[in-house]
Amino acid sequence: MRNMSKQPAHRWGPSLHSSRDETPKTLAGRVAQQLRRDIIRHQLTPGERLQFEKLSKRYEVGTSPLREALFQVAAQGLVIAEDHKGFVVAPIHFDEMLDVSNLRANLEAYAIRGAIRDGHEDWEVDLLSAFHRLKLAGIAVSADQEDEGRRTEWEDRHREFHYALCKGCGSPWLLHFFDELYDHMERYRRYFWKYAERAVAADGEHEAIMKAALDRDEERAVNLLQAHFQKQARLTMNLRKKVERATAAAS
Amino acid sequence: MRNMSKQPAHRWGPSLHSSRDETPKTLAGRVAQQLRRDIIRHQLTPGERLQFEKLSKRYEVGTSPLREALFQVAAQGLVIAEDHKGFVVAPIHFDEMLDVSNLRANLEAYAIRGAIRDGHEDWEVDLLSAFHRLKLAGIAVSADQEDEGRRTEWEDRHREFHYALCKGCGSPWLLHFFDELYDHMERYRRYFWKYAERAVAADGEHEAIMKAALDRDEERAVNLLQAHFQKQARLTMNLRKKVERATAAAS
DNA sequence: CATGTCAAGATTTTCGAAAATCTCTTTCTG
DNA sequence: CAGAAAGAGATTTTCGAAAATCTTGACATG
Repeated sequence: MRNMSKQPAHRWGPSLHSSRDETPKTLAGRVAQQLRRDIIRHQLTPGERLQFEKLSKRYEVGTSPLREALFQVAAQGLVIAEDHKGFVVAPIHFDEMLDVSNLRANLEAYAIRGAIRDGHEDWEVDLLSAFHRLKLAGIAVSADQEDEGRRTEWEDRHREFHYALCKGCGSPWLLHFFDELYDHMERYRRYFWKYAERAVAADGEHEAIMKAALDRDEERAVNLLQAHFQKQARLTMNLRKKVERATAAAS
Repeated sequence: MRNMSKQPAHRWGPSLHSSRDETPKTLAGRVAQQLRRDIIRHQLTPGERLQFEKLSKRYEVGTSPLREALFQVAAQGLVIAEDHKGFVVAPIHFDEMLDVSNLRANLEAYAIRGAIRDGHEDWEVDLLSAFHRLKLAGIAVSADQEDEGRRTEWEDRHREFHYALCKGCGSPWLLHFFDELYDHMERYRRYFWKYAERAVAADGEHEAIMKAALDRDEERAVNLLQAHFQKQARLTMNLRKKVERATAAAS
């Protein structure tokens, strides 16, 4: 029930790593998942060195599967590999966050256009239910801003909503890029949890986008989507200044 | 001289794997490069099983660096990993080629817009010289259609031209995706070498795009670019029918 | 005092063999 | 004869130790 993704609509194209329910059958795969998760959730902090001995103990694997996992995650940019010097959790760069956000805006606009043209019944249904879940999660969060579990739940629902928007476009490559970018975006968003006093629950915007999409109104949907991204980016860049003042004051 | 890429304009963002001149200092990195190259050039054929014993001999490495290399290339989609069953060269799917082409059109349009807005002197100069090299390579190819070396040279110049177009946009993430997609596109293009009687040298189109970009005429540049992609896609889809007839007749 | 060299220790990378999993054939059963 | 079960062989995955590379700090040199 939790996994709406069914089987991949096509049997070609790049594979998505975010199907969190299907457990990999190899150690390397399992560790890659854990690494991604821990990095996105800041269990491993930006810039941190990833030494084999430590990670070996942490994940209870030998060096071979560990290295393989690190290379997988490095290909996605969440960790950085330097020959003969080891691996490092990708550092935080506010400019990069903006880059990721802009690119996401462009890619999701492309996707939503395709989905509005080609999306079938399944797409509509999944989108509707994804939004509903997102709304419920938003209500839960606003009831208790401090509950980390609820925020995490909201993050997952938020991702699935945007994914549901894009899914109808029928482009496996786009969905692949969506996946990679979203991981980074989520990491950045979580970075600000510490500083933001409130979660930015823009359910109104989400609903408007969804309705435009279901009305098959391409221009309206895209405009709303772009506005959504711009607003989020603006909000986050305000936080950025706040963070920079905070870290400057601390030193 | 050959490498125009200088240092990456930013020191954040995902790393590009196509800087072919800088030799990796580890075996795993070297083998990853070789694998990519061999797959793109069809030294390893689509769908082929990649067994460790064979590859170990071929590239003269042990299993550890080999696996690491395979995972790197798998993350890019050029090979496919299946747990406990091994690795396979990604099969050819014409629908995927179309997907890649459409996405490239969208991404490069996004990039060219950014480059026209933000591109500096370096961008203009690099673009100009990239085009000139492309033109020369095109002349060399048309002098001898069968010369594989010249075609390969043209492929490299073609990639560099499109890369030069995008480079000014200042988005490392976009350039990263460009890279990944271009590898796939090149593999598909080379797949048709066998069937196409002539290389499609659309230098006129390239020149027009470049001029529009240097004139900082966003709309004109994007329109020409989109037309360029559409034309190429159309040409290739015609070849597709031809290939499908040919392979159907063969069986 | 700045700078370069070298060795010891720490860390990463690679190898080769052991363990785990899959594949294919054979055999058994209904 | 169809289909399930079992075992041998092939292949992938994982481990642990050896080899290669990097880092640090002491020492020498200009």
